[in-house]
Amino acid sequence: MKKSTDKSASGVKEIARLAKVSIATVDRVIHNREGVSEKTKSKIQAIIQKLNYQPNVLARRLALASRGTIRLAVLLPNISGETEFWQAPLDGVNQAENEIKQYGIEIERFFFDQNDEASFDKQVKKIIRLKPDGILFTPTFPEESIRLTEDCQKAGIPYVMINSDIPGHDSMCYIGAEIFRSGYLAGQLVNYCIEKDQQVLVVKIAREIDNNYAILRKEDGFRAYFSDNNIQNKILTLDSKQTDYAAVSRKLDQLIRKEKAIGAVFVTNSRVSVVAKYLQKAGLEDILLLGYDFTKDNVDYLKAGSIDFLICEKPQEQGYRGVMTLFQHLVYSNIIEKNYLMPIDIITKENYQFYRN
Amino acid sequence: MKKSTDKSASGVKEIARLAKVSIATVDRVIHNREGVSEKTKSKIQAIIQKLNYQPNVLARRLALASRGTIRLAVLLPNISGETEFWQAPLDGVNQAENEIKQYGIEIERFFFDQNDEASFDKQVKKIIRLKPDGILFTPTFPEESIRLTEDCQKAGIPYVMINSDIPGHDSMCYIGAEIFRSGYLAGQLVNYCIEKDQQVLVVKIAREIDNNYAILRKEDGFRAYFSDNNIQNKILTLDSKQTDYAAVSRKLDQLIRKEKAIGAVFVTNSRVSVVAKYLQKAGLEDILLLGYDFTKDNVDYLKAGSIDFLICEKPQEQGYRGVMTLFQHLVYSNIIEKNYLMPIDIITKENYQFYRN
DNA sequence: CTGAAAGCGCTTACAG
DNA sequence: CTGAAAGCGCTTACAG
Repeated sequence: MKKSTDKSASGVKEIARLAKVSIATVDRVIHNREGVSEKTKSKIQAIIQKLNYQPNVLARRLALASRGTIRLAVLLPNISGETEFWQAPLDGVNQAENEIKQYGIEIERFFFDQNDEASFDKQVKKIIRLKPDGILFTPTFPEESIRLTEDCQKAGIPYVMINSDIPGHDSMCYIGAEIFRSGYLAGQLVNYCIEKDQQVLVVKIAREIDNNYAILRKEDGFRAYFSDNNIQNKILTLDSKQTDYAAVSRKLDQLIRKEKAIGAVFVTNSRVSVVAKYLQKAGLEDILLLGYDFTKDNVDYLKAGSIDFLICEKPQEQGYRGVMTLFQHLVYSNIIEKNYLMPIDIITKENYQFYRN
Repeated sequence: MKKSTDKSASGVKEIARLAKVSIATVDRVIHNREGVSEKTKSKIQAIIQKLNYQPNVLARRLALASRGTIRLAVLLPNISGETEFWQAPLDGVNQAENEIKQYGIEIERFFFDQNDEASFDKQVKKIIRLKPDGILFTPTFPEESIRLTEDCQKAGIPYVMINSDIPGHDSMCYIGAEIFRSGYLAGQLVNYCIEKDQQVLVVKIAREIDNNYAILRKEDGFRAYFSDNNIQNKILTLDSKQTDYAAVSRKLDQLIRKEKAIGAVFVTNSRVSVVAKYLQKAGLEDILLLGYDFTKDNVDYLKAGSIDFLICEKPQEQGYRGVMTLFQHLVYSNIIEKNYLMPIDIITKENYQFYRN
């Protein structure tokens, strides 16, 4: 390794030397702090310009690291069998924490029950009381979520939402996919794979379908693809507020006996494995099946061939990126991008092995 | 922000205090350096264990930063109209450089002509003479590449290969896709979209087809999908060593007049836009067309609907990750993973807007 | 075999 | 409005 030669040619020290001031004054100018005469200020600024000075991030962090701790709050659904999906964003949060905990960041995690609005509310209250320096959450319940964002605004606490945003609400930052478009993409895939005379079935499985914005938007997108492109296949719907296999399979069985020529089934969330199980048992694996998320169950059925396509929006990266966004905003005053739209990935039996969530 | 309370509870200073030695001695033990008595050594090690000491990466880098410069060499094809693809890995290299140049990393770039083995050789010689601390390259010409890796091995210079690896050669590190599998995936997509009685056409466009391992492997993978799954569609081949539109379109026109019922065309590299142009002009857009890489031309035809699927392996990330791998190895002695297999992404008209290379 | 000291580039509390 | 000094946690050249 060659020795570097231009040691003196940069840094606050050099700027101070050239401006004939102390480094403290240079620091004041760099950070736009009060109490520097216009004259010295502009002299220093000129030198900074000329040297194209870039602060050494390392040194800055090191100097700040031990001053105080930045505390972030993370609010996500708890992870049970049915909501294994949420493990991925949490993994992303953990990964980010590992990378930045050296810099004095502490993350406190809060969990709520997706089927229980009150539990969300309760956790929100806890977080407000904690007064964290930043908040990462997913707005499963819009009303409470809006209230939370308003509280944040008032208290000047930055927040980031992941996985879905709040419809019609102007939020500070959303990291996730454009869910309407992901439904639209599903429409395209189905259209590639079915015959003109076949029917298409949209299945929605969730305790609270009507309040679940994401599920509804995906169906909208899906249907929009068909109408925008003048595709004539008939689209049927099946809703199930019971999410267990017994209930879902009963309903599916009824419908499929009645309707002939169903060419494709689109499940609007990660419950697609339940439908896969049914189709497999019923020997209906010719039917094209697609749905959401890279969960273990889903991938198993993908491997087995019952699921054809999984649409996936990098949930782990969402969690990771959400924490990092807050971190960089709080530590380096980086501006928070309003929307960071994740790619909408298509996973099949032949590329799942290489997928990174 | 709350003040951290356990300032003294970690760090070399604390270890030194507990062991009743100086921090220099602690440092010696941490880095396994000579010249510490067994007794002090084990005492210090015990304390490190007990405290679960993790060195502060920031401070370490800062202390080392200005000592010396690490020089990396990057060898990639030059970027012309036909090889616009290579802009992406280069962008990744630039991005990485921006992130780490603060830490005293210098990157020197070398370019060769993909159609000229001698130019590759010449640049390799230049690099060897330079004696860099690490090398990133793509092994377009296997023989010269093997020689390069052997030179590196002898000189103890770590290297990383991106985009494709050297067939049958045990290399230090490959960052890229498993190209056989990407051809296999193309086979799956085609099979979803064509009818039983249609034919499939594989098009290979490159100056040096027979020496181009990647192109051949993709076709192998594609054909393997059909034979593994007992799919009977006939597969035709069209090779063109002339890569310009006039030549390719002439050949395509001849073949397509002769053969009926071609349902899909698979182009084994980024030249798919040339085929798209022909199909568009000939009014043959019903034919399913798929190929490789997220280049401007390709995306334009994807938007227009002439290309149906693009397979893409994050070339920018390959360049980025390649540099970062060398950096982390050289600075933190991180072990280099032998293979980092990139995801194989499927891009369509409906998700390209969100894709990140 | 061991330690005291200077330095990496920045930030901040304090003094004036 | 400005500066001298101490400190972040680590590394290294030097002295003993």
